[in-house]
Amino acid sequence: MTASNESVIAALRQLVAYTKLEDGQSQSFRTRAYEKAIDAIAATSDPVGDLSMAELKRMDGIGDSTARKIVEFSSNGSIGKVDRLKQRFPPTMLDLMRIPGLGPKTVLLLQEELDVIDVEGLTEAIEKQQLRSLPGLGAKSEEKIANSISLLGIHSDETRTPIAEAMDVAKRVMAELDGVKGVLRIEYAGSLRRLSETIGDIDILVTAEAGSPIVDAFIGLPGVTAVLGSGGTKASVVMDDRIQVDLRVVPDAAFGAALMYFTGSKGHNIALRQRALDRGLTLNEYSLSEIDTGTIVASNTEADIYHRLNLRWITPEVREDTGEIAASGDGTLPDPMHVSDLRGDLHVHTDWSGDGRSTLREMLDAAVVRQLEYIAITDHAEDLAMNGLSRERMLEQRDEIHEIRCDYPSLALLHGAELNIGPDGSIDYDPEFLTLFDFGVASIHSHFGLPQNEQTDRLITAINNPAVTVVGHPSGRRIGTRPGVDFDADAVFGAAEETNTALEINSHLHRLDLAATLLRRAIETSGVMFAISTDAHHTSAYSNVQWGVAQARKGWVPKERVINTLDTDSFIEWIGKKRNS
DNA sequence: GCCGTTTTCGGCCCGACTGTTTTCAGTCG
Repeated sequence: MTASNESVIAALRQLVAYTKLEDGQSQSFRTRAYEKAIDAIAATSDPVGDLSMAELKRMDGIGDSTARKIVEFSSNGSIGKVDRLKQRFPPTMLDLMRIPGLGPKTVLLLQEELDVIDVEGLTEAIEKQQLRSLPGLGAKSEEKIANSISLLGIHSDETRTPIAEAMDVAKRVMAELDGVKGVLRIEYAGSLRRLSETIGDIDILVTAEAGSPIVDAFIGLPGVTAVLGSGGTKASVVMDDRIQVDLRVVPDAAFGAALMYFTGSKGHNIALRQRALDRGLTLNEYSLSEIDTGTIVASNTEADIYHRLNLRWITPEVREDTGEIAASGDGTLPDPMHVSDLRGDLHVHTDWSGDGRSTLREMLDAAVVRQLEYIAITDHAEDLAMNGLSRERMLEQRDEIHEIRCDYPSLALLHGAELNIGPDGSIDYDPEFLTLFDFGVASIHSHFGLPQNEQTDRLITAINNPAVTVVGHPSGRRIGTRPGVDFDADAVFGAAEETNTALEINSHLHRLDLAATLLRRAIETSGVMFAISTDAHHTSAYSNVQWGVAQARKGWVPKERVINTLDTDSFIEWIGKKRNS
């Protein structure tokens, strides 16, 4: 049993926390090196627990020492250095470090001076007013730390918020700030703008002539349950007792620089700032400027700043410091896809499905508004309990689609189905009935817990079925609530490529399936094609396509690898390659 | 601890806010 990437990352996070205590500082070069290694592992789909020392060291940011620790963890289930540090620093001291405002220096001070090593001890010490006797701390610190203890739950690693929920909060905050006098521009930034799957804090950027009025309005917004800090240009609050929202206000002329700074990632920013220094420039959240003279050379737009650093604008989704800067510099970063590149939608439900909410005509009318050239209606097939369509109902729907077709001359209308992949890879209906469909998307809706070899066989069996043109939301994950099925990605990519079967990039923020790491792996190691689909159950869900396209960008997917960027004739030809083979 | 068109040592991004300081240390992003 080898260690999963998640468990390796968790172990390295522990290593970081203990090393901060050992070093007595929050940002030693060692801890930064470990954190860089964590980022590298998070960005790869390689199972690092299976890699050799040499293979690990080939990864950017992993050197001899960290590679050895990963191998050690993979074989022993623990890292010796962590075990040793645990003797010196009880694990409860890590809980103290999670309290907002408490860093390694203060936590060490608490241990040395007051023998405080856990949250209970700290609470007692505060009640006895012992903290104010320590150097650098006073009555106000005591009060602040007491308040912070109540926020502990919001800052633990387990409470990252799924992107769909965080996006809702961000949109709400932005809508409310939009009405505040003096606000010029508002944008969300941070990991939300990078389309991370889960979000720690929501970052909101506002431009305005004066910061204070905006900050005041922000900390008074409905739903704000705690104010963590506020100054003239920035503030942090907790919304709905649940998620931290950070606001930053800058002058409008600094919008581009601020958006870059606030979008991150940290690693991307550090790399860019280094690149600036190499060119005699310095980059901060206000501008890119000359070191010698202070003259501003770019600040207004992100593109201006990238250009002055001899880079093409880099789409936010790929700013993870995983090679995007070098790729932008040498022109190998794919051109970012746009919603307008898509000509068709290949996964659309209607109210014929039990869970569909809009009628066929409503979905088609809205598709025309989207200026789509082709669409596949793919209601649930019969094996899906409650929501699936029987053969009789499918034939009725086929008739309706046939009748309605002439009302939509601009739209090539395909009658498809969302087929269910059974535990053995079989799908609904029978081969003869399946030939009645113009199109088939097959998805996993059950049996999520099978072992990897069975999931892999199951997917490949479905991929080999001539009725299956696209595999829908291939992993079946629901971000934050259900992990995807465990499958051998390379084997599935290979089978799909060989049979001209596309893999879906599902646009729902709850799904974003396939994951970006797998997309990037697929692009680099196979020729498999993708379909960006909305899986819309209502006309309003068509707008989710923006997230599917953003997910493709995050996975470095060029539009040449997406079948629904093809024009209608080329698309029909492409799907015919499998159906007619 | 990592890394290398100033390579095997000597560097390593930048600024806001807070509380405790009379000029700065700690924390955070």
